[in-house]
Amino acid sequence: MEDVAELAGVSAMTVSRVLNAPEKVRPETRARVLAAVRELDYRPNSAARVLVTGRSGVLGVVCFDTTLYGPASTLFGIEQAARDSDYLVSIASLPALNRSWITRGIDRLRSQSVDGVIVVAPHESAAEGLRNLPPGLPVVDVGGGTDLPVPVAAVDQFTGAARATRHLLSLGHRTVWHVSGPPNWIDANGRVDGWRSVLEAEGREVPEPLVGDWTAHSGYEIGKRLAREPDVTAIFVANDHMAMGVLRALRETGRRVPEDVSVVGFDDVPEAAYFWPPLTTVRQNFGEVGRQAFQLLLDRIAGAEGEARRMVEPELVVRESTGVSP
Amino acid sequence: MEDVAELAGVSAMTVSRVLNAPEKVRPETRARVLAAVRELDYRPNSAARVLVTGRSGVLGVVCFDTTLYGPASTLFGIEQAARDSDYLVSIASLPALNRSWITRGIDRLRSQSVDGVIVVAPHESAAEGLRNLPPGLPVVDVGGGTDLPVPVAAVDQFTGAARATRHLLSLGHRTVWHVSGPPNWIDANGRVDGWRSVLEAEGREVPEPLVGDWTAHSGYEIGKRLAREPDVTAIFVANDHMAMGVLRALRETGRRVPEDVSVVGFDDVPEAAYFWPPLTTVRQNFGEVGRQAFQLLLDRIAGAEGEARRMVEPELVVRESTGVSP
DNA sequence: ATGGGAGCTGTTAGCGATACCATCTTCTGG
DNA sequence: CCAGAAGATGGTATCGCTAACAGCTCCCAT
Repeated sequence: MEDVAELAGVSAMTVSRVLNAPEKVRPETRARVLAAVRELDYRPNSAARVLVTGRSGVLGVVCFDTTLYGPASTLFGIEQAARDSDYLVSIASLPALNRSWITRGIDRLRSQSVDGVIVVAPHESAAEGLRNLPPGLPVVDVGGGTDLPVPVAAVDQFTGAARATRHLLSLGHRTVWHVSGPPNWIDANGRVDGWRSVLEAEGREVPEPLVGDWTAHSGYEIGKRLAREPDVTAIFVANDHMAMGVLRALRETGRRVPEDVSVVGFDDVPEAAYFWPPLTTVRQNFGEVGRQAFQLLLDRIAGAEGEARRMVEPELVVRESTGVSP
Repeated sequence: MEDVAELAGVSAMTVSRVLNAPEKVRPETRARVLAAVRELDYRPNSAARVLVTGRSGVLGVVCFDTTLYGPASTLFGIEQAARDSDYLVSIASLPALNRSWITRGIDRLRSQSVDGVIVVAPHESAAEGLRNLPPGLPVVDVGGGTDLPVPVAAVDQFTGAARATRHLLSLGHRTVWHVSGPPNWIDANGRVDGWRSVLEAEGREVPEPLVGDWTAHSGYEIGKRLAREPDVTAIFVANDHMAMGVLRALRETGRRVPEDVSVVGFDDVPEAAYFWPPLTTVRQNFGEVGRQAFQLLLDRIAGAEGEARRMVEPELVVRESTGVSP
């Protein structure tokens, strides 16, 4: 920086100003400095800047399994929003979803002086990890959970599940079975609640949900059990991959979809339209969730206080697994 | 840090040593210092440390679309390896895959003083972006490309494609059609080469590859065309999602898999075993690639020089799409 | 003319850590 | 018992940058 200053015939301070508050420098001086910057290919040292300003331009993301479609898409949305605002994203992935690892993940990021942290860990245990946060560190949660002491951005799982369930009932089914996600996952719980609430409101029987683990494999195993029950005619599955397993189990057992059984999934993964049959599902706009979370974090970094909840509306996408072929 | 030193009755220098070279401090002094550290919940300021040491404990990953299964899995592998070695990962995702954006991504990371960069951009244009690297910045590439001036970790696409093709020929097919990935993607090219080389070695006709874009949609469109050709009896598809589209197109056209047509995919996404029929495919160990890439980068950071190439062997997983049902 | 404000640039003092060298103990062996 | 090495600790300078204030120039209103 000293060299740049010398080459431009100004002081280091002026160089600093050109880079941080260009309007405070006379245009011709600014031009000289910028020329020198280019000439010497000078790049400011962010460590030094962080040291003195306390702000790093880096935000941290704590997440669990970034190979799952949902978290990966959310992360991607966050990253894009961050890029547009000249933020960089550091990620801390967790070997397991529980309070202690989440706390450690946040600590790891904090030790790198991130300006804020977004937690993408849609599990009840995440809530625990968000109770005793280091003061002064802005944190935003993605996915929800009740009574979190931090702002939240999430897809409205309850509404999505309710829409899926109502859609199935509207087709004339007596009731709707549910293949749920693993216990204590926020999303899984929300979908169970939305499904149950519609059935109860309509005075329908509420079958016991069958618990899967998000994988196609678990969907297949559960599907085989459901396929044996002749009165199962409508199934709401908590994600598309499990729905894929369910579809295959039904087919193997000779139950036709949608003629004998209607199936709805959740997520709308890009392949859902090419399942056999194409899957009716609930689309989640993960990119939007990521963007909202980033915006909430920016607000927090800027000093905003208080509760904040950004709910993104999911959308029912009707395909052949709940209707007749076109 | 001053406070910790005072509380422990030592100098700041000793506190620093306790944290960085504990063996150089007498055990009792060390214990006093550590007690003080805990008492005050002291955390070293990484910015200050970076400023003086020049090393940050952060590595950068430049990547394109982290919602694709391959890149997401690789990123995950890198992150896990990094966590085990107390590195943090910063990501710079690119809005488009070309030379200029890759250069910009690397710059963005470099300005944050990362210790090294892993580029996950399996596209020919990535090679361009790796030609004129800033000197002194360790860079490792994932996915390959020819004659890169940096170390590379990758799955051996050629071998994987060759195995898939040989498997299909071994079933008695006259030749094998290929649905490829988009032009200029390294992986896509490698698979085309492996496929073509086996056909040529065996003296078989080499049909023109049909070019897709990795999506199930493109697989479906191409599959419809292939399904109309009666002499198409074996198809090697460059990834599982496109294979899913192909399967559906074949079924819609009344061609049975595997009785009329055999299909092999590539990737072994977790759902592949639940396609209809279950998909024979080539499994890539993305986690291992991530780990190898990280190791290469560590070596480079430690000063290792010269060429380095770590090829990970893919594995053919035979399922019903190329065999009779069990 | 001239006081004073606006606008631009420079000077100085850290930010929080470690490198390097100096100093002070504590051993070890003859 | 002492020289000298080895081990433990401290003092000081410095990494590259910006906050805060000081100083200078120029112009305008009185």
